[in-house]
Amino acid sequence: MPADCAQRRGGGGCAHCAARPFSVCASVPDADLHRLDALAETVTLAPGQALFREGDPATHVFNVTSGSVRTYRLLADGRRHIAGFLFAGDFIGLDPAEAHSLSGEAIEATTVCRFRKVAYRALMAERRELEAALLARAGDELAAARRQMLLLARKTAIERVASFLLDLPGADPLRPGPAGLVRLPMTRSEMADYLGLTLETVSRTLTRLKRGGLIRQVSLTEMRVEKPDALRMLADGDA
Amino acid sequence: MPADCAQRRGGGGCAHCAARPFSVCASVPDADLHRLDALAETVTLAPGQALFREGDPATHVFNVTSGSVRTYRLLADGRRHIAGFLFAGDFIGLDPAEAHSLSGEAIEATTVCRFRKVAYRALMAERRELEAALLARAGDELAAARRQMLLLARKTAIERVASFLLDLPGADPLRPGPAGLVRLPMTRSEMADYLGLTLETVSRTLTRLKRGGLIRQVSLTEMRVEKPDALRMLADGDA
DNA sequence: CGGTGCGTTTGATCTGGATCAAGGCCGAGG
DNA sequence: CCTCGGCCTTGATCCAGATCAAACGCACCG
Repeated sequence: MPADCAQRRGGGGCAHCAARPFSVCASVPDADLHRLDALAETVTLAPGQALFREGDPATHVFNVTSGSVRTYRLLADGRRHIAGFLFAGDFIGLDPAEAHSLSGEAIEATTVCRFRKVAYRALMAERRELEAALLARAGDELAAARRQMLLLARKTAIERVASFLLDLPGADPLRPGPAGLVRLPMTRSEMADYLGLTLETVSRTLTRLKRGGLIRQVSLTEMRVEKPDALRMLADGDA
Repeated sequence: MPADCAQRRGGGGCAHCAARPFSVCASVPDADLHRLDALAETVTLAPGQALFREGDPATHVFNVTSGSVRTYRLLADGRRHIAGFLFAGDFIGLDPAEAHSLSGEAIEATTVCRFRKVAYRALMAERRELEAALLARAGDELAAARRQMLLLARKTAIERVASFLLDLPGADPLRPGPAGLVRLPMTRSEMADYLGLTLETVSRTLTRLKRGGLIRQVSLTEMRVEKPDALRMLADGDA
């Protein structure tokens, strides 16, 4: 099996897609799902495998259907900034630019659903609710970007880590799965490059939060939020 | 004259709008300009005057037509993050949320062009090129937000200030006005809150750039970029 | 003109988080 | 079962930028 594993799908994939309720595809009514299905390709990624690279022509848009993806940029001397972590339901491709401004790689075993950009645009021109959904997504992403800029510009290390734990899917009690259980598939170094810190500071800060009883380490890659309110106060700087 | 000065416009304002070539309105063909005109209100702001406040219902979208605006958020203990500086041609209102997540204030004497959100949406539904232009804007703004996050997460003070000077309108030789002449209507403290630094560090860093001959102070609020290439290298971390 | 009040610059000192440096833990592979 | 290679934690030290503290410049105004 080749490393880069993309396949046209069998029929009806979208109807059974576990990520659809969270994704932009939710705005496509069931009756029209076959239109999406006709365009969709499923891509399977091994841990560490690249989905696209900075500078590549941006020929596709993506929906993450399982696993997780990191997007990042590098400075010339190797400093890395992780722009975001993407999980099931997240959409990549709002940027209308011709070339990717970020690289994207799987963190763990991951599947994404891929559409040719031109075909997706054509569908969008026809199904206006899809365009509206995308504009709404763009607004949400912009709001998230602003929160992250506030974090990076003005929050302390402990406030950053607290914010991060609360932003990850799983921290809020609404989602499926045991409430307050946060999965951390990324390394300390990746968290650091996302939060504008070093891996040592991230590690020390998590230790501080554990010692304070705000979180508990459940396993190597899972934390339980023990005091969500206290963590929220910390995250928001309501000292 | 009341402090909050908004007026329905006389006819034909949009046709003569100096900011139109730079703004989303550029995508509305001349023949349809009367539609915009019918919706537009002009607002005049004194220095420091608020345009909207965090938490206010977001009833309008705006286009800056002259002057400059700062948008910002505060943490509970007073730490401020300036999300952006907006100049002629810039659009506010991509965020589809019902309430403003930022406050916006004039930095200097400023005029903005205001549309009721519901009316603007209605126009958008009709004139699809306006929606497309807005989606493109959203993409651009997202790309800019990512660059700013990289700056905040991983760049040094001098790299941040260099990036800032180059991002301001006027730094690039394409724009009207003398090439390389950058207007800085905002205070050092505002630059600091935008760049994640303190005002002292901004001041010292500007002094360093002056001493290095990369920029020259033309007046209290104007800098001339003397070595744009060297400044660009600094800004991009191509050490 | 001589205050007076911002905003800016510059200097001295401090500190949160970076950097440098060991070990520790654990899963994979021999 | 041991060893190897990642990743993580913890400790010691360092330093870029924060904080504290004066002046300085300049527009505004009585």
